[in-house]
Amino acid sequence: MKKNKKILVTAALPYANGPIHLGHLAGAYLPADIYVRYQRARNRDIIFICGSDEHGVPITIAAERQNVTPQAIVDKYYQIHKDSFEKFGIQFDNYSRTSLKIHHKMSQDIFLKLHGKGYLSEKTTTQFYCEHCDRFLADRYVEGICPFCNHEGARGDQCESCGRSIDQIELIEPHCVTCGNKPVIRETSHWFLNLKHYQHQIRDYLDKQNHWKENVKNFCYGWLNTGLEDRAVTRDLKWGVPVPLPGYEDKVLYVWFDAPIGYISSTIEWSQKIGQPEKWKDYWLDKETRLIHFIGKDNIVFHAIIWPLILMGHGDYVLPSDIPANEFLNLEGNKLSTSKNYAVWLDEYLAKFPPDPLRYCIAVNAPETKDSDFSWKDFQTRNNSELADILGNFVNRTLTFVNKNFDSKIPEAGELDALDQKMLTRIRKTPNRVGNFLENFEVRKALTNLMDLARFANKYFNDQTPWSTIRENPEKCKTTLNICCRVCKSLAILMQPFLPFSAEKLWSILNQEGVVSDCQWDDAAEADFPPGFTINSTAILFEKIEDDQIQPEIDKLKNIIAKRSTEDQPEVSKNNLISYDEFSKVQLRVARVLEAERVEKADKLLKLKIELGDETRQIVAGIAPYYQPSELVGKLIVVVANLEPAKIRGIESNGMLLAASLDDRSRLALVTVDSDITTGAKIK
RNA sequence: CGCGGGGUGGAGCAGCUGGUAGCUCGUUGGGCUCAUAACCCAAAGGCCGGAGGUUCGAAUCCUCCCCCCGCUACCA
Repeated sequence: MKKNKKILVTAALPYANGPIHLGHLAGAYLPADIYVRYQRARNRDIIFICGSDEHGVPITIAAERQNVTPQAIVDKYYQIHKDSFEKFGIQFDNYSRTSLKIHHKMSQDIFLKLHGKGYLSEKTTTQFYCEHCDRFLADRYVEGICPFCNHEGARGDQCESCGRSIDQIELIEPHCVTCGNKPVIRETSHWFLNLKHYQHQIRDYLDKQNHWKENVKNFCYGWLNTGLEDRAVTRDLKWGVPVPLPGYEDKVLYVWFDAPIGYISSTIEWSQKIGQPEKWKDYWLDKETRLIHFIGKDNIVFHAIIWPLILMGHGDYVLPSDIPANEFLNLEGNKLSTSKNYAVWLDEYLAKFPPDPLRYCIAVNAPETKDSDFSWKDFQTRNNSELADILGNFVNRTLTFVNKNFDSKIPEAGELDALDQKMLTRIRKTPNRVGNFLENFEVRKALTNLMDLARFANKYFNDQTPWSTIRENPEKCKTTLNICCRVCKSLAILMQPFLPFSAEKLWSILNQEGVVSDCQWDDAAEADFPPGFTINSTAILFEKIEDDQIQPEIDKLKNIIAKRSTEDQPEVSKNNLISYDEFSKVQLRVARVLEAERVEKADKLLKLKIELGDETRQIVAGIAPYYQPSELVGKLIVVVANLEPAKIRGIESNGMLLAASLDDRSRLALVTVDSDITTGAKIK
């Protein structure tokens, strides 16, 4: 890349309704921070922009549940996020928020511009409207009886009981979540982004991004190939950026539309803060700027398809030049879940451990090409056997040696032997090697190369046996230690993007002026000291982490998993007794399978035609993973004959077959009868 | 079913523009003693999910299949 280009780095705006967890860090913030710190050390013109995303329905719901204003919710999390990032060493140039005026204005301007240029079109849809609350109900604001499973309290987007997604209009006995009244169906109009019409423009743009990661491009092409649908950019809601059009006073911009605009408004806020209010234009209006969005893979569609189209539609701004989206980080083999509290929260982590071991662990195991896993055991091992034993211990053995044997003065080098030369060459080559990987967003490889320098240095120390040469050949010993000290200084500079806190600590032990983060990357290649330079006394760079420190964390996560699986089956575990009357309501009968076939687009469902006495019925059963359709035909099974009919995937099901299964569903066996009895026979 | 990602020594991964399989951790044996019981050396351990095919030659390219994960979906 051209060295003089301006670089504008953004990290996905975190949603202000919950704390930051490991997945967020691994996906976006940490790789972005490492990249930016590195580029700063290279003296590039770079800014790092972020902020919190503070609009949208989930925030209004959280506010109502807690009986506070949405503003109070976002204020709280804005502060938590900001603090956590700071303590974790994520150095944004600006951390803004989308509830600011400046952002509202910017979003409205862009909306109007797109509106004026024909990128938006108005469409009318039907939605529930609560006359009591005087507002349209977003999907999650309306509850009712699930049309599929009759579960009460299903929400307008999805039924928690059967898991199916619901069109809110389909809910039986719908009621407004806030006031309980029955809503009416009303027409409402919204503006849609004409994605369908402009998809060729997007494809052309994507075709040019040859340097993007393959997973990002593939993902986008997948979307394009199935065809894009227009997306609503406005919503019937009060919390958000008001739609700047007459007749739309009670509507706001859909949160996904205004959120990425936050990158621009945050940059504007930054330039105002530094007293150069026009400075933001140097980045956003210069087509040569490299605009780099660090995001998680869940955000690819917005940043690689929709957002570029918004920018193209507007016309003035630079388009994203890189979107190094990461995959997901799992936790102890399971998916992270904010709603189920299955996560390691950054603020909680920071209350117990220092930032750098986590930065290291996540960076060295970053989900760059595929999902990766974080486990506390691995965290401990990486900290103890890598950070402490290899990096920390090398620094410690070197500096302790100098303190004890050379009165804390770095000795001067004499004649160099082959090994010394080799070590020096290594020092010279490592900065560029590490740097090149970082330029390509390959954080793992970069970090591995840094650690290799420390590994090599340990070998060098061993092979030169300074503890012997101090007596037998003091000159040689001095040379060895001089070079080892240079390794330490070099390490401090190279560590800085990854392990900023430890890097500064080492920097001050080495008695260097200022902070390492002001240091030039290339200085790591020489890293020499003036003659007679004195260092400070040493301190441990990385403390070991003991079993009893991580065990509570492991147990905590295990408990959440255990709890989750018992909660899934509350009725069964209650062990309640029922009366005979209750039992007799259930009509169990013998039936014979006449036909069986798979249900299209459903991996678990089979459609069965069964003979039940005189009648023939159709039922749908979720047993496809366990039985082939062909092996079922002719089998005698037991069905619940008086279960009310249900539509499953649009297919009528009149009854339910019985089957035994293990809790984890690893096995399932049909209930059948012992001898060939007439179908329709009752089971009592 | 559809889309996407993946299956490589005990664990976690690299290699995948083809040419006798590599890294880190762990294990075993040895060395050293300056150092956070750290460091260094050596060894054991993989027929690279399965079956075909292309090729002088494939973990690496093509085809089919199996399995895992995510999205989608899903009444035991």
